[in-house]
Amino acid sequence: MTTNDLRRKIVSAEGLTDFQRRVYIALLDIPAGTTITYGELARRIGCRSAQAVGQALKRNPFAPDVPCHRVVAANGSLGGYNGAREGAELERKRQLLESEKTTR
DNA sequence: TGAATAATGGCCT
DNA sequence: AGGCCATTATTCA
Repeated sequence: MTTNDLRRKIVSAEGLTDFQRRVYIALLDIPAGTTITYGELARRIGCRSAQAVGQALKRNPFAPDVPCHRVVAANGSLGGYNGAREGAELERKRQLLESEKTTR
C-alpha cells in the first residue's frame, strides 16, 4: 500500500474529526527513518497541544497502517505505540524505528 | 541524573 | 461542562 493510498484512506474515513485527519496526514509527511516530537507534530498541524496529538494517535484507527512510530517524546523517549506506553509494543516500535533508520 | 509533580492546551463525549 | 492524554517543563532529592 502506498502512502498516497493511505492518505486517501484517511480522508475518506468516516467517524473521524478533522483534527485527527490532520494528524495522520502530517504523519505521512514524515520520511522513513525520521523522528518528530509530539510538540513539533502539533505545530505542524497548527496546534499548540502535544497532548491533543497524543489523544489522536492513541485513538488512531489506522494503526499500524499509519506510521505513528515515527513520533517520539521531546526528550527522545519513544513515547508510546498502539495505545501502550511501555511493554512489548514499545519494543516493536523501537525496532521499527531502528529498522527504518538503517534502511534509510 | 533521575523521579515525581504541576501546569497546560485542545479534543471528545 | 467535564474528562482525558502515546506531553512537556520544572522542581526536589
